[in-house]
Amino acid sequence: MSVAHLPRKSVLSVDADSQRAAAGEGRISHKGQQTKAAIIDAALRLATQVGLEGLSIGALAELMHMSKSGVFAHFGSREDLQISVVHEYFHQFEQEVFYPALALPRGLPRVEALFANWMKRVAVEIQSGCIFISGAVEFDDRPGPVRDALSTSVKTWLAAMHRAVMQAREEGHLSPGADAEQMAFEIHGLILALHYEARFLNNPGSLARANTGFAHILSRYGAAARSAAA
Amino acid sequence: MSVAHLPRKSVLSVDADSQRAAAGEGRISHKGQQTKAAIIDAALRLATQVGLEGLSIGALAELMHMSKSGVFAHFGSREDLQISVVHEYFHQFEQEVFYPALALPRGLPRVEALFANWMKRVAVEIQSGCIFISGAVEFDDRPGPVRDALSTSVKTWLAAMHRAVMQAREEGHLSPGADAEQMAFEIHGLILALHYEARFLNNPGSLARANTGFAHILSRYGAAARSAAA
DNA sequence: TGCAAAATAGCACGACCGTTCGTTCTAATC
DNA sequence: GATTAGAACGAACGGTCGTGCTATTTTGCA
Repeated sequence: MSVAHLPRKSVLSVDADSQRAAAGEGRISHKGQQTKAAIIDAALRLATQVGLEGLSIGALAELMHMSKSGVFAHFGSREDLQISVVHEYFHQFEQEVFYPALALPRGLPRVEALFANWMKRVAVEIQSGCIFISGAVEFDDRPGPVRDALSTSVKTWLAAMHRAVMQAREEGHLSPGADAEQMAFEIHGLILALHYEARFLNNPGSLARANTGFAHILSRYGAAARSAAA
Repeated sequence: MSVAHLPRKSVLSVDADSQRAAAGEGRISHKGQQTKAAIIDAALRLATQVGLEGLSIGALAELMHMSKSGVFAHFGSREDLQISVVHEYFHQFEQEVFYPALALPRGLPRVEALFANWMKRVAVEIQSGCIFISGAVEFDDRPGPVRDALSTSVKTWLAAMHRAVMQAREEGHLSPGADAEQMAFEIHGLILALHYEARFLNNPGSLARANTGFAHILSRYGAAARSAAA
């Protein structure tokens, strides 16, 4: 189990605690933040397995060796807990997939790194599950703050991928006529197919197929390829 | 609401009623089969919206203007109800997507028809939902008969798609070196990306992108294309 | 038309859910 | 050492769920 992280700046939003701290409303307990972070940590692990909807406070309390009400007190509601889990997942996703790729030069190298990191993560999630995928199914026609948090997170990530592809085109690494949105869409499809066929159908070789698919996409949109329009 | 169909031969399995009928255990009521079929019909509509897990007997009873126990009596358990829904969904999928394409000649025409029919169905499911996708998420690490029914159905359909692609290669409509499994994988990815981006993210233009992606795949694997290996 | 069997209703049960409330314990501030 | 805020607990509530049991109604065949 990873050590619970202390409060940090979130790309998506400011959580209640840091808001209160900034407002200077009385002292804040260090221990409270520690256990809250530990709860979110455990909740994330649980949610990747059973989904955000399957995430129950009772099960979480048992996992934490705490009482239900003790866990509950750290969040105003179950919905708040779910949102915290989404934010935490997005944070980890950023750390593992997005930021490391920024070390590589703009253009094709960065796009390839983004895809490779994404694949690495999905390969793990074949066992554990992915809440961007399970959450999309659970909340696709259930409006509310949880859906909003999920959708914002996913859109942020997909936009980053899209931006990297556009940069690659600007650098001359891709055909000038390459449709960046289209390319991002096809890449997304490969990831989703990998997750589906490997995790649900237990199809061996799915990982290799996703990689091959990415190579196909690169060769289609590559600078040396024929016109991008079919 | 579509008229409830009468009992029929299932491609996947034989249901309890026909087993009992074959065994000659007393007379069977016509009305019972009618309402059972009607219940499954309503259950399928409900399950496409809320998923197989979200499918509750109480809500189903209300929809049918029946008591919970009245609905329940037609199935030995909730699990049996879920399995019936999966079978029914597979049956409708076959009718709408698979069989009509058999009218077209083997090879590329049939592959294109299969994809077009699939797209037509997914386009509707952007509003209603798809239990092959939601079910995969709900049951991906929950073994049991429901998961088995789901997985068998999906595998049957994907195998049919794969077979059609192989026939297209045999007919000389695709490059001799074309990897049929790889091609089916990439097509599956397009469908999944369409469902995800249109239904969850509300991204307009996803339908066109899936079609464009299919054109890209065809041009890659087409008989006139360069060697299939990147 | 009568009768057995099937279909359905009504009711209750036990389990689990999120949530609320009052209390106790701990630790920091004055 | 007294005060006070926060953390955690335990019990309980109202609700929903699947399921079993027992009447009652409806159906279909002789």
